[in-house]
Amino acid sequence: MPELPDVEGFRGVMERCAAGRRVDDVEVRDAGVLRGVSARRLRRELRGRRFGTPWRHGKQLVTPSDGPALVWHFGMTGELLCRTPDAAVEAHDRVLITLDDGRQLRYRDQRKLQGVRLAADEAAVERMLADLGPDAQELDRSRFLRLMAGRRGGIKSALTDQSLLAGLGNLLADEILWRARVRPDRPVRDLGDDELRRVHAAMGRVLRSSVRAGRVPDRRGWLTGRRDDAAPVCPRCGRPLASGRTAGRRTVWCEHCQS
DNA sequence: TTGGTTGTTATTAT
DNA sequence: AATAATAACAACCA
Repeated sequence: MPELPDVEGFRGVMERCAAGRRVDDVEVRDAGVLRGVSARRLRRELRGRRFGTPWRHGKQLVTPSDGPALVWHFGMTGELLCRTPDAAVEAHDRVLITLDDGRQLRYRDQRKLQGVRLAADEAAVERMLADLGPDAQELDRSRFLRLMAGRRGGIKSALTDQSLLAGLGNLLADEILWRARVRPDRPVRDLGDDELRRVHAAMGRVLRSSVRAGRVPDRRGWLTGRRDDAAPVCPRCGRPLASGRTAGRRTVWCEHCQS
């Protein structure tokens, strides 16, 4: 689930639920989601701390406090919820953070591919994010074009390379390229200025709509709404969609609309 | 049982 | 040095 728009939604959850609140308790129900920190230390370092304003970079969510910061990554199945403590705890609720107003932040994650890290200070946060490119939502056109200049390899792998630009995942990349009418396997160096501009414009529009929805919408007018159909067809031209594999990920595109 | 899944990372190959 | 391909991670579903 979590690409940039989903994480942006979790930032909103964090902001509404936890910003300005003090941590009363931390319960780790499955330490498999802790990265580089023990359950004991997480609890010890966090209790009594007050959360500040959360921010996001790419698919990473940073939750500062008046002590250490939490750095969340949601993998493919993570999510953040705000509940009252009497709400039933579900099987995949891995970490429960009880706040001083009685509400509870819950990190739920079926597959535990990523999780939460503890950063002692701002410098530690910066080190954790050091390998990421600029956030996709903040990229203006000229910077985007500069990033792509000289890039070898295909456009889809460029878009999903977090060290080049951060936040786009498999669904977003396919959606953006379908919208821009550019085939995912096109080498970046073969793309004309007009095509790169279309990709950038599509990225902006797709991100805006997706952030508003809190996810990549699976509306029928979107590629994402069709890709899991038994016999997927292009929402634009009605022809069957092509499907293949890029960088180990499933890739869906329209042979007719994308060139 | 097999294959597939919106995440990253390590390893090997090109 | 960059990129690409692959498996691994973990849990579940069809």
